[in-house]
Order: sequence, then C-alpha cells, then structure tokens
Amino acid sequence: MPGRTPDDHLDLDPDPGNGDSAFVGEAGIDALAELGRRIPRPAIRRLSLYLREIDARAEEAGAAVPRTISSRVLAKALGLTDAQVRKDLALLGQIGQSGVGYGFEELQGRLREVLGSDLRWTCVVVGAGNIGRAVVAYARLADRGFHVADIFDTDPRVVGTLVAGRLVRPVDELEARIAATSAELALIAVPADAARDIARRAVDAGVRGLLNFAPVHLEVETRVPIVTVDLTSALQQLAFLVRLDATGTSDSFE
Amino acid sequence: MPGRTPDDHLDLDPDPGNGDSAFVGEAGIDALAELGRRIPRPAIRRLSLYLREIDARAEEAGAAVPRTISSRVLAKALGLTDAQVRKDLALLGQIGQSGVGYGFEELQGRLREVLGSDLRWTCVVVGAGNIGRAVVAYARLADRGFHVADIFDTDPRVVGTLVAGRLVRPVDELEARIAATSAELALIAVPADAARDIARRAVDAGVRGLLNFAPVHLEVETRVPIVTVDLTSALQQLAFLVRLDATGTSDSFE
DNA sequence: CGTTGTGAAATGATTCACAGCT
DNA sequence: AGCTGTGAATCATTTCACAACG
Repeated sequence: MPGRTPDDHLDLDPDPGNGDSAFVGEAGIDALAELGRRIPRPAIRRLSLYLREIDARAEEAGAAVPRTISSRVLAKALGLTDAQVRKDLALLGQIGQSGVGYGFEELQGRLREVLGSDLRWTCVVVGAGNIGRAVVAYARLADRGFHVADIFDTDPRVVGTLVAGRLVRPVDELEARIAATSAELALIAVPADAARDIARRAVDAGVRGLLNFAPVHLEVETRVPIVTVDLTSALQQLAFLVRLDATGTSDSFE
Repeated sequence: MPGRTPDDHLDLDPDPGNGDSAFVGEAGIDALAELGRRIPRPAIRRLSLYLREIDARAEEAGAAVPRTISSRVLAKALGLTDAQVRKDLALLGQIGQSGVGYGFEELQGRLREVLGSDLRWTCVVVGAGNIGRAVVAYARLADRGFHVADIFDTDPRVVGTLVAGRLVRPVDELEARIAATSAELALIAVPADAARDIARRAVDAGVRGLLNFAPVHLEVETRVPIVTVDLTSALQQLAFLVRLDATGTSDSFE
C-alpha cells in the first residue's frame, strides 16, 4: 500500500487529497519535488550509484537482463549494507516486492526518472584547458543525457580551434550562447581566480546549476545548486587516509 | 556483512586513553601520533579546504600575510559556520588563541603537516586518456607535494608518446615502475571495465592508496584507502538538485 | 527459505551557548 | 570588545531487528 507515514520517511503524497500517484512508479515531477525534500543528501549520491550499477549490469547482460535484483546484491556490489539500500530505494516509493526483490527494469526506470537521466540536459563548458577538454571529450556524458552545447575560453590561441569536434568560442559570448541554447548547467573549468566571475555570469545568464572544478568555494547571489569537484582536495584526503593507515573506500566530492 | 564495516569513518584509535590533549605539538613533531583521535570523515574534507583557503590568502597577500585568522573569517570564505571551523581545528590540538584567533602561519603549517602536504607523494597515473592527461598536466599538484612519476597506457598508439613532457609507458611495466619509484599512490584513469584489475595490480605492487576516476566501486583484497571521483555521478547529483530547485552548495566525490 | 519495508535504537555530525582568555 | 574550545543539545543518518510477504 502506498502508505503515508506519520513521521518522516517515505514517499509522495504530503497532503490528503490528490492521489496522482495511482499509477505504479510513474510519479510526476511535482511528486519528485516533494519527495526530494525528504531525501537525505547522502542518499542522493547513492541513488546515482545504484543506477550506475544497474546500467552496467544491463549492458553486460545484453538481452538477458535479470528479472529482479535484490538489495543484498546491490549492496555487495557497491560496498554498502543491504539495509542501507532498502532504505534508499524505499524513498522512491513502494517499488520492491517482499521475498522477490526489485523489478530490474522497473527500478532502472524509476532511478532514471528520479535522477533526471531521461531528460536532456544542456551544458556549457567554460575553460578549454585540460579539464575542460577532458569533460567535452567524455562520451559517456551524452549517454546519461548531458549534452555539451558550447565550450568557451579566453585564450585567443585556443579560441577558434576545435576540441572534440567543437568550436571553442570566446568567453564574451557566454551569455548570448547560454540564452540561445537554453543551457541549464555550466561546467566551470577555469582557473580559481576566474571561477567566481564566470559563475556569476553563467547564473545571471540563466543557468540553473554549476559543476565547479576550480579549487574555490563558489557563491552566487541568485542561489543555484553548486557541486564542486576538487582534484587536489581529493588527493589530500587520500593522502591523509594513507598516513592514518585507514582502510576503506570513500566517495569524494570537493 | 560479517567482519567488515562498509566503512565511512576512520576509527583508528591507537591510544584509548586520551587525557585532554595536554600535549601540543607546536613543533614539527609527529603530527598524527598526537592526533590519535577519531576524526569525522567530513572533517577531513574540510581540513583540506582550510588549507586551500589559507594558501590562497597567503599567495594573494604576498609578504604581508596577516598575523592571525579567525574561525569566523574562514567560515565565511568557505560557506561554513564558525563553530564548525573551531570544532575541526580543535582536532589538530590546542592551536588557537582565545580572543585572538589562529596564528596564520602556524595554522598553515599545522594543516600542511596533518594533510601531508609537506611530504613528497609519488604517484603513478594509469590511463593516458583525457582524464589521465589532464591530471598529469595539472601543475598545481606538484605544488601540493603530489609528484607524478609515471604514466601508463595500453594503447600502442599512445605508448611511447609524450604527455606533458612525460613518456607514456606500457601498462605491463606498472609493477616494475611502482617498485622502482616507490610510488605510494595510483591514480586510476582507465575505463570502468579495466579499473578493478589495475587497482588490484597497483596495490599488489605496493601502492598504498588509490584515486579512482572510473565509474565503478573498487575493492581490493589488501585494503587501502580509495577515493573515487566520478564525473557522471557528480553531474547526476547536480541535475537532481536542480530539479528540486534546491539551493545550496555541495561538495562531491564519487 | 529469501526478501522488502520500517519502526526503533544506535551512531554520527553539527549547532548552540557560554566559560574563560586576550 | 572579539575570540577559542567544548560540553550539551539538536539534528541527521545508519544500523538493527523483525513482521509480513512470496
């Protein structure tokens, strides 16, 4: 039953009334918005790992995808506990079946839905240095719905050249291109001292989220989600763990 | 899941009896010995941010570095609370001064000590694709003590070429070169299906920590710290947050 | 059997609030 | 005044344990 829980946890349907979730697993976006408010941050990261694992298994299995997959199997593959997996997946609504597991393709579909992998995200990449080029050339992204519309740089020696088949544009055109392409995400791969300015400009031009590779804390007046990936910080954390002789896996951002 | 925890926290706790850190290693004594306490995982990440911020300020200030810096100032720069900063820095021992703040250079030195930035870390990079090349070319790493000794690839068209002035070696030489250079860290930038094998080989050859860019969960028999940076996962998390209209900053790994 | 979903307990992390120092 | 360090309180997340189900 699509039980509403008195306390916290679990799924759609905050208020009495609208039972728009009568259909299995095909919850709408508004339901997602409500749902999201109750999803712990760490769980968001893991949801993306579940989808990654399931997609990998689907690809490997070819036509012979399993009918179901259990929390135990997912947990072992990702180094988590089965209880953790169940708690996370329960956030998506009643989707598993007692004694059986989770319907493989149903779970895959639901995760895609929730994570927005079934949508097309238009991105701009700012900075055509090593990181920017690596991102643009990363084919995997397009498979996941992330589409690079444009790449920008300031260096006149780089502007006008091709990177992964794409013309590098001068960064002056940033605002105009964001508007023209309706880009939702900006991937910032410029040096630290330029990142804040680019972030502000991108957000002012209408971008709704930032992925930041520069080693600075970004803050913009019109607040949008910002995820930072800092290579140096990741290495320092690793080095720290090595010195402590800690064993274990860590997933790291910034 | 008998025996092993899906570890998220370090609880290396060599010295059970901690009688109020009376000992303050202000000199360059063994930093971590005194630090025999449980450090929250999130705090490790933040410590590296503190050092990043302080280094940035030192560089900007040139010769005129401030004498002290307060938790409030650090907090505001990094989007944290001052209490959080104090709690974190208190982990390093009695290092601040009531009513004054933290000695700027003392804090800088202590953070470097604790994070191992004053050490020389020898790394190998496996995979000379876009990400591998970006890592090798990232000059900033050497400043932080991370030195790339070798870079490897399997592709015969890439082996023998130069990447950022370094000769790309065949991956068959991995073990021999790790031994020869005493490399402590391996940065894995190969496709997902090759990553597990490389991880195992690197660890067997003596590496003590892994930085993983491949979108897989790595596990090796001889357990060593592993930090994963997954670009796709980062983007998916960002996309999820955008759809929720969540505002806020997140630091992300894997 | 094996499996999910989930309250309840346990653990972990952050924030509060303030004593005490400069 | 401004500041740190820290116990206590709050908040968040994970793990436990088990009823219900196939």
